[in-house]
Amino acid sequence: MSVLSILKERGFIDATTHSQELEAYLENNRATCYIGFDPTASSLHVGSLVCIMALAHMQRQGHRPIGLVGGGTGLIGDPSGKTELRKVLTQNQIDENKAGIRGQLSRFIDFSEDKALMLDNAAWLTNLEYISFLRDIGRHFSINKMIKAESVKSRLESEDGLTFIEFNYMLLQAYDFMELAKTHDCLLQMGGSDQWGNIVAGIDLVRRTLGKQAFGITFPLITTASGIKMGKTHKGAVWLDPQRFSPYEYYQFWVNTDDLDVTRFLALFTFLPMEEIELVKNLTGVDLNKAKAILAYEATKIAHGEDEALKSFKATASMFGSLEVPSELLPSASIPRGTLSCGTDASVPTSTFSKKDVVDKMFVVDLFCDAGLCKSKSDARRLIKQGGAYINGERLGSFEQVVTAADANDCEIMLRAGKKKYYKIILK
RNA sequence: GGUGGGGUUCCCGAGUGGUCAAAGGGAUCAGACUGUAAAUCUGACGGCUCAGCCUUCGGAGGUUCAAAUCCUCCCCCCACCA
Repeated sequence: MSVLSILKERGFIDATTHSQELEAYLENNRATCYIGFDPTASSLHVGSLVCIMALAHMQRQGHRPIGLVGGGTGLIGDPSGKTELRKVLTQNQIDENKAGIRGQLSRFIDFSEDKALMLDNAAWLTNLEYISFLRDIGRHFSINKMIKAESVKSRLESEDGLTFIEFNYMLLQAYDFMELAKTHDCLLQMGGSDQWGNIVAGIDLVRRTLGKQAFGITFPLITTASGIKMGKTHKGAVWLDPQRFSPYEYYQFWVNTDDLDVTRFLALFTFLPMEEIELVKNLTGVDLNKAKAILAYEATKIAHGEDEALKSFKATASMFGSLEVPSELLPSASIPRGTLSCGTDASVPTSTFSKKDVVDKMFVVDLFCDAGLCKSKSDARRLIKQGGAYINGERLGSFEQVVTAADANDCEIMLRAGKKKYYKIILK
């Protein structure tokens, strides 16, 4: 089965250019393909996961992916879908972010022995000279065409307008593609559907300057069934960096997938075979939760490793009650089956406090704040007043109480805010 | 450069001297219902030593018993014209 069919079948493809030729090209070549990543943060988030998984599929089918970090373009900012000019990053920040991103990508992609590359477009963009750039590259671009690109058009029509620096983004991205085509024989660029205009511009430039046929694939913007862009939680973006977003939280994020998204997400965000995923479509109600557990387990395994996935699975069982995953459901998944002997809550966010500072001294309100479950005392008071605060499973009635010795049984206090947020306090 | 219109609490967006911590919507949070789902309903949604007090309406001053609302200067954005 060709990569293209695999990607198509799993829901990755929004559009491709030259579908016949592309199919043939991927069939007969060890292709090199690239996707650009913004170095605006030191971590990628699930918003980039579709791109990452696509690169991983490419590699699994014997092609060579390039992760291009936009150290150069990051200084400019892509106008697509953005309302604001990107803030300027220093080279230091970019270098740091680049290292972080590379580390994360290597969990999904094997960078050893030329199986994949990690490049930074700063290498060729920052030394460009304006006049020669205009003469050699700018000449190939028609303003008439550019202003018809959706990314530009929407901004021209918007209140905020579009600055010249952003208008140039397309040229730079096209230049990247040309550069990679020249130096790494990379003839396929992929990206989110908002990248269509930029990708097509690159393909044009490659043809005009190198006389080569290049290709493009775009991925759909992944929204949840309720229509929101996927990957937002109460904590903001869902990061792949375990420091910013723990594997347990990551697991929880996936467990909370909307019913209607489960099969789609299994196809996109796990490597489980499609024949097995198809069968999940028949599940409803509680049974579907088991498929969600598998989705969470597999996604966590891919991003953070099997150990973390297992820990999160067990912690979840101890918090929310254990869940028996039948052996015939998605058999390729490595999630534990049958009844689990005992759950441990080892992955629940935890911090340690000094016992003498807490017992008979600290107000419960402060404890909830210090644990990070509430962002201010007012917030904590509100939570308690509304009946959403629990200590060791018991709902708090008043926010004026102090933590007692009885709360601190075994030197552990389990805090809970609302239905899903747990936090463990260990007293020493 | 000229003229006109703007900058309001996370976002959109009302508000033109007191009744404004500021309408409405969205997002978010909690409760009920559930399946750690969705939808729905209810409530909350600046901070604090919380029936009170303090800090917010681009920034700095000023007028007034009283300002998001009036005046002055400054910063930023938009539209049209040049």
